[in-house]
Amino acid sequence: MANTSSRTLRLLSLLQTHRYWPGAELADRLEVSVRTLRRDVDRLRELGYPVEAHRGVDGGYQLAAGAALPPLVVDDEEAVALAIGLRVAAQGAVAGIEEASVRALAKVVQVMPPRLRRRIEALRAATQPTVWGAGPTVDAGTLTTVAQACRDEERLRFSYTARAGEVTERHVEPHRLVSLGRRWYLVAYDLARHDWRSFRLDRLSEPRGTRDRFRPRELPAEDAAAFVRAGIDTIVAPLSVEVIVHAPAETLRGRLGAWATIDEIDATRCHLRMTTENLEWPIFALGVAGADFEVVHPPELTDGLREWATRFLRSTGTPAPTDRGAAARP
Amino acid sequence: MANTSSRTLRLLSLLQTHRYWPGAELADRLEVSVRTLRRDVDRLRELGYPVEAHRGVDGGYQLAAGAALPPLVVDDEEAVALAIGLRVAAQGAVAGIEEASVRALAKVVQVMPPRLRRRIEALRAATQPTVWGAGPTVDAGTLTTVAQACRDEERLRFSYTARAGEVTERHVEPHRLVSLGRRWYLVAYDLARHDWRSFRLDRLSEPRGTRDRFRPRELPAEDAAAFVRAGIDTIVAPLSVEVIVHAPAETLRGRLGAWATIDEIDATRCHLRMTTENLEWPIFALGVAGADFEVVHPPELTDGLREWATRFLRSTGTPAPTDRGAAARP
DNA sequence: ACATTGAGGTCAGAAAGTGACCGCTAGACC
DNA sequence: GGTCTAGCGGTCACTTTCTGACCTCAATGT
Repeated sequence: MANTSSRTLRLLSLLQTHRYWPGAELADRLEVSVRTLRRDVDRLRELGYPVEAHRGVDGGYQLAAGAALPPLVVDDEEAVALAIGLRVAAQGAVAGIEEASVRALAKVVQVMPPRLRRRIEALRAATQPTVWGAGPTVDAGTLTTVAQACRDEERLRFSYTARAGEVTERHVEPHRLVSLGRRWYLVAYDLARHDWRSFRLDRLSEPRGTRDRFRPRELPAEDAAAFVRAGIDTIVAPLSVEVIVHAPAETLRGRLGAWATIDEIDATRCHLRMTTENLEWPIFALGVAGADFEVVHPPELTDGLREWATRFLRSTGTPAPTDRGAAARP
Repeated sequence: MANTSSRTLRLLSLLQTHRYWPGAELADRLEVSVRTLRRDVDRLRELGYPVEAHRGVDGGYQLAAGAALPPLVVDDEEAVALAIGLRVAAQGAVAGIEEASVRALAKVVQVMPPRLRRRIEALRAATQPTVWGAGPTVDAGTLTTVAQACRDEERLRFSYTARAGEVTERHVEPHRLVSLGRRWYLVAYDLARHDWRSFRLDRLSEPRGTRDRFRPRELPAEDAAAFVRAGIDTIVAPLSVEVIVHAPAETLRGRLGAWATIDEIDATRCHLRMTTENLEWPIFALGVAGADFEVVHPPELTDGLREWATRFLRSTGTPAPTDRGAAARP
């Protein structure tokens, strides 16, 4: 443990956990002379990780932002936080970074000690609140297993529930994971059917990596996303919602945050605009808004609101009004 | 760039990005002989990062899960995903890991090249959907700045809006960040007032780290969390909600996921239980549930439901029923 | 002006790292 | 069972780097 590379790593980790370090203390911790420490610092700088130094009384070293990201040295808790955060991101909480999230997640999970995996598993119950309306969520374990198989060029077995409902056992050469509109797809070469297929990850269960590697084939399509897009019949059309809310824009922003686009009309009214794939979120937003409003668009939203309202009133014991009033609506 | 430690790091990064590597290819990439590669692998193993090897045809090396987490080598996109995931986690998406998330976030952000920070900033708009009902969210930038100042023992200036509304300028020695019930607090020694204070992070703006370090003082409390708890007058009492839903448990689970506790009563009814801090989430859940239900507990939920329902109906043009029906409720 | 702390040169001895060679062993495939 | 492949690990000689000690210089803050 006394060799140079390990010490360099340790130095990197020390610099990451605590910004300022007096040279003497670092030298002490690494059990080398100050001269050697300076040389170690130089080495890090040569590797592209800029270490800033301050001279004079209370001087010291600190790791600065550089051109490249240094290897991150994280402790157990941070690793768990990392994995959970990535998992949320991969579930589609933020558009556009799903693929990178899964890659990073696979990377972290692969090298993570079992005890940490157990901790993550224990926290799974809490992490579930990814209420994407009625959208089926993909199990994070499935996601990482499949992602690893793709990356490692390792054949994969799983059972797949087709749209019609029949369950089949598959053996494939995984090619790429694609995230399209809140859904994950696996593009893979099906070894039994001798052809390329795309699989919806929420219909896929018990993926098992066979320890069996393969040479990647060439996909007969521009890229994996294009292949998936070509195979999908129903694309979830995003709904655009527009409502006039009878509340000051400022109040509404305070309640909803940056969750919807809010434009002022006058001192007491504003426009609320959202784009989603289901109606539950806009309804929720209008509930949270806590003010009266008029739906501009789309009519389905009105229907949804009426449906919720009647059910809610039924539960309170208030008799729901007849539908005649609604029919009178222009 | 030809020295040993840099090569060891590169080897680690190669092993992290791609699970199986034939020894010859690794040796080739690192521009050393196979013998030296073996020695490098040995070195990694000595450092506690277990590298598994497979012999025979198609053999190779792979990084396995060990006792300690190796330094993570991530690329740009993964770093962005990481930061965004951590940011979501820090905002309180998952209970119990907020502090670790912030620590990790501070760590990543500190060494992150500016171009990546800009990319994260660009994605900020998308990451906002942290709809914590009416709970004010903390700006992630504020969070990391303050976290760094705590970690680095660096004095901090910021402006603070007190409960009453007046804005004051503060100069403090930050001690610790505490996350309590969806809120972030900074425990710090106020240099102007010569005493310890706790600050709500959502009331704090424009934090600026002075490049001015200090020796940490001792906090006159058991720990920072206890100090904050002692200073809070209103603790948000968690509400426990119980509803009987007229739908099979299985159906409900499919719609709500693991978001609430669902226990079967009989084939057509089930118990739905949730614990939250505000009523908006249970109402939303009941809306998404899409079935009739009866509120068991608490009465406020019924009030909330009636309030939403009447507003919703008003918007559809359906006249809201009078409140007499509700008064007839037992 | 002075103490403090980092920067960096030089030197000599110690400690590694390196490639070339060797025979060995565990799998995979015929 | 034989054979091929690819990792394992020992030894040796040579080279390179590393290290601590010593030195002077350069910022920085009091």
